[in-house]
Amino acid sequence: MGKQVTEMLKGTLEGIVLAILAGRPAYGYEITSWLRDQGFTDIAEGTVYALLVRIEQRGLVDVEKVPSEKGPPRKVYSLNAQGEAHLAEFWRTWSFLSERIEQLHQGEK
Amino acid sequence: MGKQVTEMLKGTLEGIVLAILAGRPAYGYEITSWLRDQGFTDIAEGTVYALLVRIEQRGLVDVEKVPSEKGPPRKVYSLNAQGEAHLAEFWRTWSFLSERIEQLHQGEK
DNA sequence: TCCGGTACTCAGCGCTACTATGTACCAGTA
DNA sequence: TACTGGTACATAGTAGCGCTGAGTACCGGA
Repeated sequence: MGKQVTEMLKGTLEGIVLAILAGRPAYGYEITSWLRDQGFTDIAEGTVYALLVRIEQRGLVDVEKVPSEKGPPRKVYSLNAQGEAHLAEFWRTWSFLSERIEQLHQGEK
Repeated sequence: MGKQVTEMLKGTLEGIVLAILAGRPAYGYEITSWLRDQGFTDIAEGTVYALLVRIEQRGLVDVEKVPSEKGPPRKVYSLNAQGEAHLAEFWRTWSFLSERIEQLHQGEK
């Protein structure tokens, strides 16, 4: 895709990842692959890892190292209580924004 | 609101402003006021003006100076053909992103 | 005269995603 | 053995965008 998505992902990618982790624990490589399957073809690997480091430092997730059969050990992230609160806040913000944008979209027709 | 909105506006604010201009020509101060009425209470004035300069330099809008009874002359922006194309692209990007996020939101319940 | 509303501008900062590169482990294969 | 490719993580540097804070300027009313 293009630069437009890149800018739009700022602020939303974190929410997306938290939402994924709300469903089940996951590790970086897995998340990146999943995102690419979903159509986010040009999400950079580094972006996801950097984001995971960030949310870990903010205490939104718990981390566990799990050995892999196919490579280096995985860092499996799971959402904790603080992360869930942050995610809830994300959904409020998202709803606020998307409602207004959707209104503009409708208004044009 | 908070920092979350700030980050989320990156990439979307431009589309929002283009969508406003698609409805009717407008000037910076007017756009800022309108956004604040809509609940974007902490949109900085400087942000809107900077954005307008940017989209003008990219040739997405036409500009006309119109005298005001109440202060300095207004710079009235109107969307041109290139701007409309860009806005259409914005809506495609937005739909892509919001569909995926909405799916995540549903999946959680 | 001073205040407040209107209207625009700009330098500097912080945050987030991308680029590019590197490390490391393992399986299959030539 | 050497090489390739998939798995898995990390990080220094860059760019873009919104915010902060400050400034300029015009006007009407108290």
